[in-house]
Amino acid sequence: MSEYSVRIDEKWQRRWEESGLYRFDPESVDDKLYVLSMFSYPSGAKLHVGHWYNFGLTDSWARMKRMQGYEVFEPMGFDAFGLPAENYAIQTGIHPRESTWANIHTMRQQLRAMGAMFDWDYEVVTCDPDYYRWTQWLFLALYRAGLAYRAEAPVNWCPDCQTVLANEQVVDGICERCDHPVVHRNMTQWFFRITAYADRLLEGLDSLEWPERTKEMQRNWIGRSEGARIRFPVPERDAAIEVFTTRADTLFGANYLVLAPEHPLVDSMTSGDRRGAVRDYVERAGRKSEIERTSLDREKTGVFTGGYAEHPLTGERVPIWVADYVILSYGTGAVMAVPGHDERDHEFSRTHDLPIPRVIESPDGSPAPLPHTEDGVLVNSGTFDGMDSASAREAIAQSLADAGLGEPTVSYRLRDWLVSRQRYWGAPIPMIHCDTCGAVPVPEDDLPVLLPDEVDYAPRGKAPLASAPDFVRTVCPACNGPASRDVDTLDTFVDSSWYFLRYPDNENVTEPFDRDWIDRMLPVDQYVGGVEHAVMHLLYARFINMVLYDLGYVGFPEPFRSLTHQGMILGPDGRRMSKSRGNVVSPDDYITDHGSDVFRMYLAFGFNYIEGGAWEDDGIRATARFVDRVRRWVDALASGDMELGTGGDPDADAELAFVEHTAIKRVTEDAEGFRFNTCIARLMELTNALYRYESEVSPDRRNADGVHSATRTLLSLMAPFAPHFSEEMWERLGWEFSIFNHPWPEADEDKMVLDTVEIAVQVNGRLRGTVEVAAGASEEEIEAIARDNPRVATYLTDGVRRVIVVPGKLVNFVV
RNA sequence: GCCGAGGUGGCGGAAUUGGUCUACGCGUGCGACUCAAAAUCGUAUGGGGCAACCCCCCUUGUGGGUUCGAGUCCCACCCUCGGCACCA
Repeated sequence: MSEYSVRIDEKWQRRWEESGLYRFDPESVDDKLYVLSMFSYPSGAKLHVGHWYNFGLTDSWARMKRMQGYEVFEPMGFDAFGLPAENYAIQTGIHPRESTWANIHTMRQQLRAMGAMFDWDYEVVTCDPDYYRWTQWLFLALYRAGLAYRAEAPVNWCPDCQTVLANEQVVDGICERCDHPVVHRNMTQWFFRITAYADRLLEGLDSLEWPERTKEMQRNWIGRSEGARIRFPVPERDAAIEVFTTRADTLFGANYLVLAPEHPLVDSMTSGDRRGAVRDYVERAGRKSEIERTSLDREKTGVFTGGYAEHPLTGERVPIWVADYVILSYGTGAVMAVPGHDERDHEFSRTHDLPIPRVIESPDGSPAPLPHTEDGVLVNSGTFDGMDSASAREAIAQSLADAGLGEPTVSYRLRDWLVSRQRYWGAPIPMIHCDTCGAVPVPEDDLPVLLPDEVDYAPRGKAPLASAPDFVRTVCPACNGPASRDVDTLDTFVDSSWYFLRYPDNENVTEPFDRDWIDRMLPVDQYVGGVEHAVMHLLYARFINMVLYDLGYVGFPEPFRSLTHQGMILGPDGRRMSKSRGNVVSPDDYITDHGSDVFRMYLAFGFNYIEGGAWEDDGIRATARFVDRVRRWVDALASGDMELGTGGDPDADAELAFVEHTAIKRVTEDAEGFRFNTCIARLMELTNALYRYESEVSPDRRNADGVHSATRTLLSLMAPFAPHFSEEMWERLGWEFSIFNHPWPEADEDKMVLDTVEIAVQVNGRLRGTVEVAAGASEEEIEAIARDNPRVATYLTDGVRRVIVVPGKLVNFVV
């Protein structure tokens, strides 16, 4: 009979579609299992290996779950707004809407050819007005809750993309999208108040079944640190400079203050004679790019303002400096400099010849060299001398609080989420600007604010929508006066921060989703996607979900119960695949040659799923060989070429059953934990066992029931990884459609016990032989048999001091 | 610098709570089938020693330790990858 090929793929894809096999049944919602792969951007290129690795193997996981009786919900959609379509439009003149929908169309076809269980009835496309209407609704919900606000702030501007970026999209001062350096600009922009959720986003992590490293990344990103706010009065200006510190215990060593160049008090602290120098410095700092300002190895620059503050505890005069090693957006934008116990302040003081007092000694009383940044014992700190750092932090905070000059506080690295973008291909921000009423939300009934087609989307540093007068011109919903629409569009991460809520109720036209229904369908039971979204998408989505929870729209605070990251498949050269390197592996060629199941199965077999690795052509050939080996077996069985009797060779039968049931147990466990490579290894072992049985047992003694059972098990266990192939083999054996409607096999523990087991015999922990003993043998019996082993016996002539027996495993003689 | 993950054959990768290191596969050697090759099947395969073996020694990044027994636990160090980083 014919070999497995892409024609068989097509045959079964048709059957599945015609029979509606994978259609989600809402009636069975009580058994639902929501399995989600991160949806992708519809690029013009074909599906790449990464898509297959993510979607294909997540689908395999879901298929096993289906066979185990779950009503699997496995939707797919497209994160369709975004820059690539727009950049493509700028180059070619083809409208983003046109190219995007064309790409979606081809990508759907390719995803179908993958043979996954996606239920397209629940598809979601973020650039569809039926979807972004609710993205805009979400914006308004946050606005009403006081969680969306407009503010002027220094923001990250990418000169190449001609738009602002969220902090998360700037990596080491470089635009995450286009690799160009990012600069700072002062702009009025929309923000989501994610910082208000910092603590809850942190605490929520503990309850999640997520990879520890991902949780750790989010913790790092949120960057919580406990400390104190301390105010240094400036009597001459009738003001105070507030600093944030985690080291209140070093307060007596603070002998100057440093303001960030953009700090609002810089001007008023500056004395007349210093004005020119300060202004100069601030201006130069403002022109520096993000990378220049954050590079660690450059010399610490700064300038004295001429102003002085008062030390809150000693009353001493403390000079005020401006330096760009202090960042406006963290803490209070000002620090107390403690050159004796902080490396940065130390360096700054040395550069500018400032005194470096010691206020902390090592716990043993020895004066460790400065800067000494560890905790220790206080000295030169007035009444606090002799206290250890930890108690001093509390005591000093208390006396500051008594004086009204400070209080304990918590600072976060996390900043509010900047959501405006000066680009075209995104959801318009549903706000209207009125000269009399200010910023006014678009009434919900007027949603969606449609993205106009006729727009000059060439980037010119301002929002493309500003070039569409019919779009901009409108009336104020509050006063009916003339007004203009907000011309920015939303960060595409807003689109993807709630799509998983829309899937189960994607056709709802009256609300984004029905609360009761969504509470039954979510949280997502298993989410799978790349680790590159660890902060950004996964943090934003948690935030949005938590906000909706607080506002009563959903009944669960966390959207993704369990999360797995697939690794990355690298080119054959072990480097990241890229067109410029010419090391891109295109799935299509392999699928044409071998069929989609061989491709999927190689991805399962060749790598540790979590780690990924380099592509190897030999690996896919090996997988094709294995699949054909199974095919030959099935064909021999189906055609009657293989003679079978009614039994028995008890040993061979038991051995075959042993392999069969061990395979069931281990494939079930390993697939559950995304250890697909060992699953395939077990399938190969079972296949090897079948062939061995055939070659070792004479035809009249072969047990037909045992062979059929093992074959049936093999195909069932293989089905999640090779769905088309397994259906085909199942059919050839005359078994009922569909293999996926048959239950997942269950391991019989009784069959996983052999009559005899091999025991390792060690002498002083070194392996000196193995012996066969009956499975239930007692410790004494095992020891006796081990002693009888001639090779072992030669080591025992000097007498045995101790014997350790681990039943079923080993014997160790200590001599 | 801080935090996290990891270092196992020629290669991809396996190893329950400490219990026969290297499953499964690739590659390679030998053999079968064939006129021959491919495909397929069988068989061997961690490294070294020995004329040879059912023999001995060594081996999970390095060095110590705990234990009858360590890839696994402890200490110190080296290297790789990822995250954070002038964050006060």
